[in-house]
Amino acid sequence: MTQLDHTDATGEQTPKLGRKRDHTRDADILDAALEVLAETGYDGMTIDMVASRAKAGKGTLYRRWASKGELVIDAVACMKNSDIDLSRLPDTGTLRGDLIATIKSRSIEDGEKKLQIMAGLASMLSRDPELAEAANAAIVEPRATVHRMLMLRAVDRGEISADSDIETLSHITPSMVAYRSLIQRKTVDRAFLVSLIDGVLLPAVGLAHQVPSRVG
Amino acid sequence: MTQLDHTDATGEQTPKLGRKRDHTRDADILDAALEVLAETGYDGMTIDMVASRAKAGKGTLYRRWASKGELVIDAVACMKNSDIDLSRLPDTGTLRGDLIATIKSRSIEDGEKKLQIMAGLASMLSRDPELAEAANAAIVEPRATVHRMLMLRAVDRGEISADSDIETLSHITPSMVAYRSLIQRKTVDRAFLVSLIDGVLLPAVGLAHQVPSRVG
DNA sequence: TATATACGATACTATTGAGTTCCGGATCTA
DNA sequence: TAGATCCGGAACTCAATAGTATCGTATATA
Repeated sequence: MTQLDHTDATGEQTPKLGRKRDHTRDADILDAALEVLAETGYDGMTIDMVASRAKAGKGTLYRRWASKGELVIDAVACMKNSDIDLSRLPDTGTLRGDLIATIKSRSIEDGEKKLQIMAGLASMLSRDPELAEAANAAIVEPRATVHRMLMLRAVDRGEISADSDIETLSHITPSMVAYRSLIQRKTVDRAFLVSLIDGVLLPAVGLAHQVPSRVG
Repeated sequence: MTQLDHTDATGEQTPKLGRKRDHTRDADILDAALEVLAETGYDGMTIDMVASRAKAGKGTLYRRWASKGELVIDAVACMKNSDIDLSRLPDTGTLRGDLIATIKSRSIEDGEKKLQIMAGLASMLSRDPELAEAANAAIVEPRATVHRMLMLRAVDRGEISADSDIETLSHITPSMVAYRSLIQRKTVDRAFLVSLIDGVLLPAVGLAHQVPSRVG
């Protein structure tokens, strides 16, 4: 949810007289907030950092958001679906082909930044359910949704059994990527993602562990 | 310039005269630090909280650790292996039996607290490699090690193929547990852990997805 | 027993940062 | 054009907290 159109954070309304709020500044401020969030985490982030990065005055920020917390929630919520287009999923005819096709270097890079943001928010998630929901919807679910849809399509065409635990399996890659990046602190590269597909996901849906002979 | 000539946090020396340091207080302080860490996260944790929880003076803390950061690193490092005993792994004769046997309610509870601590540390991990290493060794690796050892034993007795990607698979459960608890904010219960074993791990090592007929 | 040091408790200092207010200048509506 | 409100910027208030110092007391060594 974005901030309200005609009122500011404190509930003030559009002025009948005088200059109107310049909403072209909103995106700059939210982008700056996400950058600072990724670099320093929620607690390390200061309003001054965000304001100066966006070349804005602090007053401009507080005219739009009542507090640092609301700014962060809005920033996280607004990055939803910035990089994933569900209407353009790969369709190669096989589940393995589709899964491999979702691996894009741009997708990996974009994912890394979102993971940094998630790490910076982690300690807040247990204290702010609204933030947790926004972070989940913006960072995590889009990734799982891609795999879920590809697997459901594989069920439809009879490639895999409908008994497969698709809900759990669709979260394997997002989970392992977050874990490897944030906790193990190893690089997430194509080889790792392919090994998840060939060593975990496909065997788990009954597509026997095939030595992947130059298919991907 | 520190005020202490004979002992200080960075280089303790036994005094030649006078009262000796009471090292029985150390564990209380470290335990208090872990509790506060789990409840409030690194940034939310204050030295006063830790001191009062441990019924200690702040001076007592600063006599032992030079800073908040060093106290936290020490606290995390000292909880290593507090709950897992690698010399007493289950041995039921089948991989499934062993994996199911590792599910204990006490293990789940203990894991939840460690996950809270990990969440509280998350934003620090990218800035402090020493802390990241301590957290990984204390919280994450012990869990993966159990699964790794059980799977290696299954290879030894010929139950599963040596081609299995055991290194990746051993991190599936720790990863999915962290993900479900911290990000999805769903409960981690026995049913979820069993579904990981039967729906992901066993199929992935070539033990066909069997409908688990009251075996566990 | 005298001395040095640890202890818990508390007061203190210095810094940081959220949020507010004010400035001079720009911009929009009446 | 005039007044209201925006803008970036900077100064300000106020609360929180890391870290230091001190007090009265307890305890171990010489």
